Amino acid sequence: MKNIETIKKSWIKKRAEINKRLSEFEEIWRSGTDMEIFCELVFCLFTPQSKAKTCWAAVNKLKGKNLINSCRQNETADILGTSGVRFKNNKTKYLIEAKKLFTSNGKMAIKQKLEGFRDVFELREWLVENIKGLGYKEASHFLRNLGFGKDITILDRHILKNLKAFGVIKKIPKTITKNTYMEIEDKMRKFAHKIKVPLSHLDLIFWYNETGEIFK
DNA sequence: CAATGCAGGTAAACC
DNA sequence: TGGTTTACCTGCATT
Repeated sequence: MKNIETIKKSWIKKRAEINKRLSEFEEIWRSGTDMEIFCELVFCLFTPQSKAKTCWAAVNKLKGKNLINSCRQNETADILGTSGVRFKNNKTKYLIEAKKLFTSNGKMAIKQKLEGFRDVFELREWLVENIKGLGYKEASHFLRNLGFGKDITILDRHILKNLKAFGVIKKIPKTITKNTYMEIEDKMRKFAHKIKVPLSHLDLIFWYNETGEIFK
């Protein structure tokens, strides 16, 4: 089992950078346009099994060709394919469906729809239930990228690997259902509390440990 | 060089 | 009913 002191050390070293990154996330929700916020969602729909940077580049390419708005299926899928985003056909469908969900009177109105929830947990439930292509992990990722990551975690394979290495969980489950997600998230929350590192920071520290940088 | 593993998973089919 | 397997899909590194 790894020593938790190593976490504290990298936290102290990375703390300022993490705070800066977290406030950048908050800024997107605070002053981003509906289209910018929707693009964060599109990014999260793209990332499963694909590189984050590749996906963000693909989002920008679509934006540049006005394909987020116009949603021409074949053209969009082609761009995902040539960009290196996996599962281009499914992900294009997810994008088009999500756009429909958040469009009212012909206008993208995602911010308004997301505002009406009591807390981040209810909002996440709603996202998972209503957005095809978004499970708990990517729903949490989306919320984190809008600055709502204070009480939730993004349980990807890197985080799970770290949780196991630090003895927070015994083993990495094969499949993660809603219940197992909640259980592991709760264990990680308690662990963060125990070592006195904010949950949102712990998430980024684990991610940083694995990849060497903080991207999205 | 061919085979295999792996990339910030999720939906749907399958027992 | 609910956990498990498979389809989605491809480039790139490793063996």
